[in-house]
Amino acid sequence: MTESTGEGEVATRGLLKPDASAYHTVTTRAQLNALVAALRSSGGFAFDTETTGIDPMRAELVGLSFSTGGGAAWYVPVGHKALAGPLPTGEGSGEGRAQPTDAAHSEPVEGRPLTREDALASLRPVFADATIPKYAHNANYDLTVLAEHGIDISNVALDSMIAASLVGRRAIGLKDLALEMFKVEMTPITDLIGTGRKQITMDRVPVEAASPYACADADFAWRVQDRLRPEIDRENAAHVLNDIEMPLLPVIVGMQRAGVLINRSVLSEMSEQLAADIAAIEHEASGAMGGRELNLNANQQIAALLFDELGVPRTRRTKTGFTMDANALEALLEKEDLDNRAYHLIKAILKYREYSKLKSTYVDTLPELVHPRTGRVHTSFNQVGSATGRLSSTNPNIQNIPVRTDLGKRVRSAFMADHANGWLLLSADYSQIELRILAHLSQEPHLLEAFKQGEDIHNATARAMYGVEKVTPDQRRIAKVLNFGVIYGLGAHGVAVQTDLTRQQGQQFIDMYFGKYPGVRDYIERVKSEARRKGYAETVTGRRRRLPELRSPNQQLRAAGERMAINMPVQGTAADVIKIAMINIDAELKTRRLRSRMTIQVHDELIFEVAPGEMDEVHALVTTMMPAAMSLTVPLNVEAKHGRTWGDME
DNA sequence: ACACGGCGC
DNA sequence: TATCCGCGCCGTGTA
Repeated sequence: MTESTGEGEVATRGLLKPDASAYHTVTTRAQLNALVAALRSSGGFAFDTETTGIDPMRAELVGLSFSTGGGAAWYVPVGHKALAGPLPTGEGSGEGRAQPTDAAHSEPVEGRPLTREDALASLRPVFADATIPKYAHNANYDLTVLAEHGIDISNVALDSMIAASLVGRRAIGLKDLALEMFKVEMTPITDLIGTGRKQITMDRVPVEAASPYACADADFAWRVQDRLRPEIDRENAAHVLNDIEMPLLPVIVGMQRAGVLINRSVLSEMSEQLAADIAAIEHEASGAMGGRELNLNANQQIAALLFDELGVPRTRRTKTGFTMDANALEALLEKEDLDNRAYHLIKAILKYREYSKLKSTYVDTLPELVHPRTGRVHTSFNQVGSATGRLSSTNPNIQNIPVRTDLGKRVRSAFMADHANGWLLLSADYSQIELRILAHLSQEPHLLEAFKQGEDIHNATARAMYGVEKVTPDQRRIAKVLNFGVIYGLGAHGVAVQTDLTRQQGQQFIDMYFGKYPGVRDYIERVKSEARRKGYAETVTGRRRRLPELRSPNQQLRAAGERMAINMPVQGTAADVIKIAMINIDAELKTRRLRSRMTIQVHDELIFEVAPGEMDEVHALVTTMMPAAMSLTVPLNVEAKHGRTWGDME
């Protein structure tokens, strides 16, 4: 037995296993009543769900587990498929939701068997009770599943996955944390459901096997959150956790569940057109090379063709060869003595990439993600995905839908409001939020003044840098590169690449920039040294990002760390601002009993689906509450537009 | 699994 | 000596 073994753990091979002796399966009314009473008097409980899949919008609920601490846990099976004989079902519980036979349980059954509806009906008020704090690991998943099964949850006080990421832990899975904190090796789910083609769903796992697994999840969800509390205090993470991330969690769940309507006919039309265009481009490329079969996706092959056969000058190196990215290829097109075949091949590759990227990533994929029941696309927002505090989005990534090209805008126009029923989309975005935050953080007088006067910031920067009243488009362009470059920890080379200037000229512009904006220069130096001293960079709200690389002996690693240190407070504070706005707006929409709902967040932009007749009120509410989310020394400005689709708004 | 290229902010 | 600006996700090819 290891020293650290507490109650509820048994030793095996140096590591520990959860001790199932305090785990219970709830199969009778009496046991359920006892569980509900225990949860009510607990002062807080951890819970977890077992389901049939990883997509919470499509997963079927199989069971729920609970723990109130002390190593005790309960499993309430509500959706295991019968393994033997016909079984009772609850009214409306439908097919395949029967309970297992009594023989499947290790505990004696008293009274009539519980149905799913019995169980959920008893648990519903406990989940809804805002006076009882709840704990879960990755609560986004469980909240979504349970909401889809008619159970709303109030007062999720701590999500141990979110908390673990806020305190700077790298491994934030429940099983990782159990191992690191308690030296307990939890059973992987694949021990129950298998892997690959033979994998089964949890509803096919016998209750007696699922129960200890599920109980361990709840048990350790409780223990881990308990162990995280001192870390949260030590890392000063309580404010961000309690006042931003936890209140945001149900808002995000609401957005995911709301989803967004997709106009499939726009996409299928585009798909056919793109297929024809792509075939034509492939034909052209092949024709330029004397009818040879080419795979325009295979950069290695194309590179060999261009550089070795056609004598095209080699481009910038990558780890594995020479870059074939669009920037480099476009530069090659400018070469005087470029082989004619190479010219046509490069042209074809660039077009091919644009079209095939659009087709495979968006046009053909989005319709596959439409939910069969809701008819909408339900993206997942990851609250702990990024190092700076930004949200990320998957399935689909709704935060990188094209916007610049005409074809990209057509993809956006496939995202629409339910306008057949009078709904509209409203989009509101913070203008120049990161530069405003830079102004606030640096207190650079010229930047502050420009924003207070409501000036075009890139114009203002160009005027300051060049000492002119009238700014040329080229001067503004360079000022813009520098303004954004500062946020990313710019270097002379980066500026040169972006502006087609030489490195020397790039450095001159940087010197000019810092000469006019000494407050920014001082701020950057301050952030770097402070982050190095403390070991982390932080936002206005105290959100931290650990940066051990700032003390690395490796100059390159250190420089990369410095760029992260510069970027984190700016990008992270912007993330804080919009998260606070989301929480406040969601609450206000509910208070006013509006039907309109937030559906999408794209870093500095919020999109709402607005109910018939609510546009004026929601517009006013959003454009008031977004700027008010955080009080800075510069005003936050929000621009809003609306329309039937995301691609067609004014 | 990894590298690359490419889309967003 | 070459350096190549932050944060993401995804599809493809190459192992």
